[in-house]
Amino acid sequence: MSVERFLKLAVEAPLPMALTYKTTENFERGESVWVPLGRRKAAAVILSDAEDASSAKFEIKPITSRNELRPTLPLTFLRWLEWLADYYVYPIGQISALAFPPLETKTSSRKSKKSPVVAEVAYAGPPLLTDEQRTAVDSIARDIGFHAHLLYGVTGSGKTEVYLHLLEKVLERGQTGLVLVPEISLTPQLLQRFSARFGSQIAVLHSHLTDRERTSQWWSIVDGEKKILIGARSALFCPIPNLGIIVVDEEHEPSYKQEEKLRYNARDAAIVLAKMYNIPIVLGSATPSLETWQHAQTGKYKFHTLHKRVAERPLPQIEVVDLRNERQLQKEQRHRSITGSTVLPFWMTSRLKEEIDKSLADREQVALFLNRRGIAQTTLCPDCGHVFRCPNCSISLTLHGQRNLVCHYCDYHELISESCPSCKEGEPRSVGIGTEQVENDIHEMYPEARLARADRDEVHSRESLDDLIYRMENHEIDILIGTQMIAKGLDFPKLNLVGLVLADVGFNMPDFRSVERSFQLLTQVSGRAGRHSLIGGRVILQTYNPEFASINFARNGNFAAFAEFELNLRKEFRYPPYGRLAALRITDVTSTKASDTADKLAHRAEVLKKQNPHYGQIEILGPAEAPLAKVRGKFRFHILLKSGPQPILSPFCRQLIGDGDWMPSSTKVQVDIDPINLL
DNA sequence: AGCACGCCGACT
DNA sequence: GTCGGCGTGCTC
Repeated sequence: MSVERFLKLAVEAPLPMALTYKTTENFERGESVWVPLGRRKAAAVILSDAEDASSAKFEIKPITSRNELRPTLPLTFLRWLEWLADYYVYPIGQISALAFPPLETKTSSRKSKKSPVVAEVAYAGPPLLTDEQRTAVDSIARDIGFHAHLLYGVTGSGKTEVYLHLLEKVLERGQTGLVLVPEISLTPQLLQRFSARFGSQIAVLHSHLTDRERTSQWWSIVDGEKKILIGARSALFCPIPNLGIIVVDEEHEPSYKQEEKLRYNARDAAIVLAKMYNIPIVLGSATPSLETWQHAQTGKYKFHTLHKRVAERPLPQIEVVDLRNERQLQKEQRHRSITGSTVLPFWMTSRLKEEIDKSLADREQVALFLNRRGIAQTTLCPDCGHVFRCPNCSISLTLHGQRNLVCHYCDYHELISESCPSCKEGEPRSVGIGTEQVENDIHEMYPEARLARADRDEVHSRESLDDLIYRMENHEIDILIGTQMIAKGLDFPKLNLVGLVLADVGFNMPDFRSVERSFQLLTQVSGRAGRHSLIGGRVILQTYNPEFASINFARNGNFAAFAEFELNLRKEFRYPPYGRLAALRITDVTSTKASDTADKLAHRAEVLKKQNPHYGQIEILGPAEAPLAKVRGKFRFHILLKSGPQPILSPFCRQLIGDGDWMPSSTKVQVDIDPINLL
């Protein structure tokens, strides 16, 4: 009865393809096993029967044993993993490993002394929905089965309440729910709202959990003990039984795209999973990605709008201050000013100062936003022009503190020298602006005010961010200075003034998405102001480019107009959503090896395109040196591929690279399908 | 990813 | 003389 058969397995190793093993036992698809690999044992998942017999060039080894500690993956989920491997051109074995918790053994449910991952909060009954929220809930809940919904709602319009009601309905049917949120938004504030409604039925997965916590949260969902999983992008890989709905909050967030290893977009992968499970998916945003917006316009996705902030709170007034005029004004003032009179820091306009004064006098809170860390971006010698650069990366060093020069791309740092290391004469000077400098200047201007800074230098753990949020909520902070860390989802009752110190940062990136990104950022930051104020918050937006499209559209809060403007440009250049992109990134410690491989790759692409009429309309752009030509000592070249709307770039890339025999083994080629970051 | 093999610098 | 540094290569 025990006939020998061959099976295709996803083996946990970076092998490009599935491997074939033999067995006499009756394994099922999705089951976990142990197999011999080289001279060690590796975990693997059964994918399918292998057609091929023992005619292979390898000796086919037998499966060692069943891995009893892992649950069998549902067939649909397994199909989804295979889709990921195929679409993102990534080894199936590496992907299947993501579907399991970090620890092999279930942690004992012994009470730990540490605080629970989700704090229990007293049940609060569901609040009444606004008419708009009610309409959205009813129309989304109407159809069971796959449907993608865009829930478009301005900041403060109550999207979360819609999610809560939808999840309630799913739970009533005996099903479970998955809520994806950007890592940064996974705050105690948010978890408490879910916990207040669903009590102990919530599990959470995010990158700041310990392996033990993560494993136990994972099992609580897989065992069916918990019914709702809230998590950052990787939570999508939890094989949740009986899933009834997926919510992707802030669907436009670039952090849904993983920028290493498996370069997947969790929002897109979630849509595919929902389709395979035949369940609804809700994408929520105040500033949807243009891809999603376009699908909602054409009717591919259902469109639901929340126009109004809850309780009719008005949207903030955005006032644009032209820094060019201000510079002129300051020059004149300085001219007139008599000794000792206070001169404003160069980045502070009199309008912004006026508003800060007013807020502090009214005992309100202020947030100052600047998307740059440190004191200054460039340090140079005024005599010979020598710029202090990172030896490992093609980037200038950022000044932190009094004399630390730090690279923002690797861990290189040095102390600033007294005299120029090049000409030995000049005294190094630093130019630019960052959050640290803003904090220093604000401290001088308002020595009494309680300040806090939120950027990667000050806030390095989940706890410190949570602590900062707590202090903001309790009004232990008067002025908060931060990078985009403070842009997302935060909600502080006494915060009525937001200052955008220099809105131009990031505008001139050589990237077709830079306008979209800056529009989103400006809108989000502005949305932090006046969420609980009856008269609405104030936003002072300082810029050298007041005529910029993204600034004008953000000022008027007109997303639809922005989208129309930007979509026209995208259409003209066949950028997403009108065409598809794939980026090939070639890196090597030796510059010539990287550039040679890039040239060969581009040549192979031309040949492949000519050979196969199916690939006829693919455009091959490059090869070119990447804008960041060197990072961590590796030289970077890239090739951009553009196609029409059909998903043909994945097979094209796979064929292009082939077995990789034609390039030096030290050279790495990364495939990035639907890239977000083109640098 | 592991885990081996392999070929050059400074140690008991 | 070896111990071990991590470049390179292989795994059904």
